[in-house]
Amino acid sequence: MFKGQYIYSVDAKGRISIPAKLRKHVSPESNDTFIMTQGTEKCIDVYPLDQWNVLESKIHQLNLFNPDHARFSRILLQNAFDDTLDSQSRILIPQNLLAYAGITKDVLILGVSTKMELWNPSFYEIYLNSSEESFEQIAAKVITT
Amino acid sequence: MFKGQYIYSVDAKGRISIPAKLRKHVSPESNDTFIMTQGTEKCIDVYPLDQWNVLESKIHQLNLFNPDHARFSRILLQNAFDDTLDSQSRILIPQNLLAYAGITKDVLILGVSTKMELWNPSFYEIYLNSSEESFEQIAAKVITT
DNA sequence: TACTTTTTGGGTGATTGTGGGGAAAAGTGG
DNA sequence: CCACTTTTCCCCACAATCACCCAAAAAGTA
Repeated sequence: MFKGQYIYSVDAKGRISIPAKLRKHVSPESNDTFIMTQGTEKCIDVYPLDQWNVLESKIHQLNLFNPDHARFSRILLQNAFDDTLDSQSRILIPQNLLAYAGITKDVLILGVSTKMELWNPSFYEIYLNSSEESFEQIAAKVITT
Repeated sequence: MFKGQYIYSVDAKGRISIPAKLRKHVSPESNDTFIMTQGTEKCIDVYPLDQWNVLESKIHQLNLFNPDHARFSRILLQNAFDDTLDSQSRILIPQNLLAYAGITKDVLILGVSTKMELWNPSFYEIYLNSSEESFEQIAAKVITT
């Protein structure tokens, strides 16, 4: 389970180091491979390979002659991009994803359960302040047991 | 599983390079052979041989005395065209398919699960904006588990 | 403080995408 | 059947990008 927040930087080539603390939680069968794609918020989602495969097996069963299925597959897959760690434990982020998330130099890396998220730090600040409900109110709704 | 989007160009002879990242996901038994045909949208579908064979076996089971089955088979097959990669990893696209998809110079190559799609970039833009439903709504319908 | 681990920066050779020339093959008309 | 044109295929070459390696700076640890 990924957790924690880390302020890192993107270098001139668009590379980002994966924090050592997060790396420790990646299962070995992922083979240092990560799939990144556009998040539902203005951020980049990064899945280790084993987590991505769960999603991929569902997509594989769809019927691409069904218009809804095809549209879903196109949108989900069009911005998906995979890469493996280099010898310095970095991955390359495509320019279009960096542009989507508004990331230029500084990047906020969040560990969120089964995936990681890459944010422009000031966008995340705005996101945190954007809800009218308090953490307590949301927590009460979400955790019911 | 094919994924990602790539902006490439068609040269004067009607050839298109298959992106290296997509090539990596083509199974060896396809022998560098691809079958392209008219897509259900205004684009060109490109199947590696092994995936085409899956589709072909489905077509084989159709009843050609059923008018719908016959029409589907005719349209899909009349524009089907196969080619193998040349030494520069390119395939030749027939002029009638390029015309159908409105592709002249720039081409958007989409990895969509078991196949690839070739789009006129501006047509794809229109397609994305043509749905009244949001991605979340479609996703909820498609992924039910 | 000395040492290890982690993060960041950059250089270089290999791969990839694009364009085009020329030989072989196929089609066309006499 | 033969010249001629057109198309198809194979090869070479260039430019841009990417993958890989080396190394320094920074941070954490004993």
